[in-house]
Amino acid sequence: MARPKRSQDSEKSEIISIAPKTRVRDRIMRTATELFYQRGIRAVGVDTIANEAGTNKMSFYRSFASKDDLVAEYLREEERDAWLHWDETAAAHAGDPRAQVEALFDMLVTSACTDDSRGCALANAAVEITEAGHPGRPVVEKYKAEMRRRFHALAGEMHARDPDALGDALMLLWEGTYVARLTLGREGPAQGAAHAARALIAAYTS
Amino acid sequence: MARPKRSQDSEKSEIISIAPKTRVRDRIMRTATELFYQRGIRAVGVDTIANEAGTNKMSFYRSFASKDDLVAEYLREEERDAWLHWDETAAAHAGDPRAQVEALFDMLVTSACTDDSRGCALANAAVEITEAGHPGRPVVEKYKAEMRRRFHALAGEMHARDPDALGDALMLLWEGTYVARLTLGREGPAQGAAHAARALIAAYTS
DNA sequence: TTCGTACGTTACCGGTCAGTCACGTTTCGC
DNA sequence: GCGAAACGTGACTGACCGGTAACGTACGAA
Repeated sequence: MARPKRSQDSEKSEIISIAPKTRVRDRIMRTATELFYQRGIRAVGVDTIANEAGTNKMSFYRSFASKDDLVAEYLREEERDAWLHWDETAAAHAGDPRAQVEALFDMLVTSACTDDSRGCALANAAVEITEAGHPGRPVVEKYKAEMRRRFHALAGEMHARDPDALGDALMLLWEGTYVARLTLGREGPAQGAAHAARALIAAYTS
Repeated sequence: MARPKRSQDSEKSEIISIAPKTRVRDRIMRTATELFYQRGIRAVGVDTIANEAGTNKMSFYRSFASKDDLVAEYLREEERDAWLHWDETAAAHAGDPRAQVEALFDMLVTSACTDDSRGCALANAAVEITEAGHPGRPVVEKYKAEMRRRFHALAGEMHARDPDALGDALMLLWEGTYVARLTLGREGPAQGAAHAARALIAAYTS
């Protein structure tokens, strides 16, 4: 009753609003992904996410049971994206594990050294989420365990002297690249990750 | 007037209370150090810190201008401690840069693989602190820049083929070790950091 | 003894947090 | 055209956030 309510042409969508017809849940997911990554999980409230997505808190809670649930979903999506890029990169050098790893590290440097990169979303979540029963924790753990498995496998296919040692070393390099991007910026040590990876591979494959 | 106030024998100090005579500021610093590191900076409020330190919020604000100030002070202290351990370790192998780096990585693995380790306090802060003007940010940046400088210098003293490349690679390894400890635990890739560092050094010193 | 400093206590401020209720409106498949 | 699902809105809860005001007390140095 209060307001006349100017029917449909709701000029909402605070930011860019690519597609105003998308489902609320999708808009929230995209907004949350952006906000969680850039500002941090704890730093962003559900109210902010809802408003920035052009909706409100009540509609938020119709799509997600809780903020923790959204966080877990956000991490699962980041994981899917990560493996998608990984597999895509690896597929370009099928049968050549060494070239695969080199390409993966090239991709890592490229993605870690963009203007708006803030490191690995999953690793950052591991820093922020300290509560014992948080649904996002197992997502991070499984992701990183799978990454280690893949590096071990790749090192094995390369016939490295000590596959697990090389795999672990590459993983340390990988993780370090993201955090170095965070602390020392684009021009920092992160730039040399691919170079270091090649040196490491050479050192471990006689 | 309200309560009779049972004079001095205040049986406070919730936790262990090592020395009840220490200054409030010191108690707060120690409590904050523990809490910030274990639970995260954003996850811990000043009220919690004050109570856990056996005092209250008002006394907290008599020692610190703001929470952000305490955070910055916490980071400065962590930095001092880090360089203390670094210098101590390096001093044991003065004149032998290679042995120094190896000893530093041994120390890293030891400290990163304790039960209660939660990675690098400064790097974690870089993840949590996203506000532009936060007084803790420059502390982290300067610390990591100095660490990079030291690795470059060490690599130079080792007469590496490409000192900056080796220094950066070692730094990536260093940072990766801490985050790997966080995500994959004590038995994860972090264990092999010292081994990987040796391989990297060998690869870069002809 | 006096005086300043350090500290404890209670109550409060405005704001934000996650989460909910009740009700009205739009949109879409059938 | 109709019903149901999807969505918008405003008001609300209780807890917590960082930070402050006012007042009272313990204690050490002079």
